Amino acid sequence: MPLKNTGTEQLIKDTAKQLLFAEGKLHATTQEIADAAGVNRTALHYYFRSRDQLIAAVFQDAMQGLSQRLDECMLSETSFKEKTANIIAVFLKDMMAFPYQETFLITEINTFGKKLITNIQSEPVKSYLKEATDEMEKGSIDKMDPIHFLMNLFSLMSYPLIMAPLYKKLFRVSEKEFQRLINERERLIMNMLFKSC
Amino acid sequence: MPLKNTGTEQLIKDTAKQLLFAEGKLHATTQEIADAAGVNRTALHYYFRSRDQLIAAVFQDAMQGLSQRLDECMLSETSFKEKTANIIAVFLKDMMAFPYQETFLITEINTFGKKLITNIQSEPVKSYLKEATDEMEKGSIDKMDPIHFLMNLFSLMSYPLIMAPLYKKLFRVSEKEFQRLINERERLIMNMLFKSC
DNA sequence: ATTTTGTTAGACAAAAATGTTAATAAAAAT
DNA sequence: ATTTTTATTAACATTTTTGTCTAACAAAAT
Repeated sequence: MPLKNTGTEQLIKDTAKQLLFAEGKLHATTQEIADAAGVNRTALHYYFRSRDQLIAAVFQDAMQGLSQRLDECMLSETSFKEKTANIIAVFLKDMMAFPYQETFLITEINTFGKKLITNIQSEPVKSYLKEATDEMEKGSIDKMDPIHFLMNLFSLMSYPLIMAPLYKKLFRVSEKEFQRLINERERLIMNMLFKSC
Repeated sequence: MPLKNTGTEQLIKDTAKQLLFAEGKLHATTQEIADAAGVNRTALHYYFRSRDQLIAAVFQDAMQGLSQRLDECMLSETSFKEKTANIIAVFLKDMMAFPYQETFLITEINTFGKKLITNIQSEPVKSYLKEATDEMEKGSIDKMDPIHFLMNLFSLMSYPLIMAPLYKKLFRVSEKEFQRLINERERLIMNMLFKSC
């Protein structure tokens, strides 16, 4: 079974990911993707048959990678607080590289998201939520529906990065300055979540 | 100055707003919008010339309405804490009706957003931020860059609603149950922001 | 060497979406 | 009342985007 593997398939996926999730060109046409990758548009059909299937492949890859890294955090043998800190670090890093990834998920949930719904209510998340509840009992974090805790965590992490393209222009802060603000958030979020009264 | 004003123009805008920002059909074609409004597709060109201009009009209307209501909150003669509570109430209500509005702003920032950037760094926001700084001096809220305070506020409000379409499916919560969670957040967010240690 | 398999490219076809023009109907103005 | 303006529609044209088909090419296998 020969496989020449010229790397074109992966190149196309990487380029699409860059265009869609990093640069936010969510309506990128097959032509634009092909051009950016420096390949003929037909190659794209050869490997993925259709635009939709290419996009689906790109998205699936991205999600799988991220959720795997997050699962690792959640299952690691550390304290709840450390786990949370790790989750924040992993997630922020990913979001900084691909700020439009989540936005894409939301806008395309009707087209692509449906298939992805199954594999997200996973064991690691459940176990992490369980631990959160335990911590609430112990009093190290405020008592609330653990779903709120998760929502708060993801809100504080995601939203500023989702809005990054906008905020940079809005607040007239430079790329560097914005970077500094985001870096501060890692500590700030921990403070907000674990601040006990 | 004649103006028959059959209400068609407004009908088209309202319908487009519903489709785009409430139902999340961000790629709605002119045909789909026309059908949903029950008018001929040409009417849409008659009133707005092009699809882009229709969308721009819809978006501008929506943003202007919301930012006006928020400005009122920020300039009202009440305590900082009350102001914040009002902002949350106004914003949550709007977001619940049109959860895809912000998502649209982000994805289309390159196409439409550029014009809107000017009028957002407004006086009311500056004055609100100033008050936040004062509160930090007084010690009623934690000390931080006031931009962080604003980011936290909007994160905790927006994100769960942006993600609502996804979360409902993800956590397998009913519409009603999700509604309850969101209603709880109004109080919860205030607690997080104004919790002093 | 030639057959086979995998890969790339060009030309063409089809579909989907937008935009234009001209004709018709309805209302307001004179 | 008839003329003019505004609103709406139907038919047509254009553009954009996707998808297919076939041929050319390269590398490995026989």
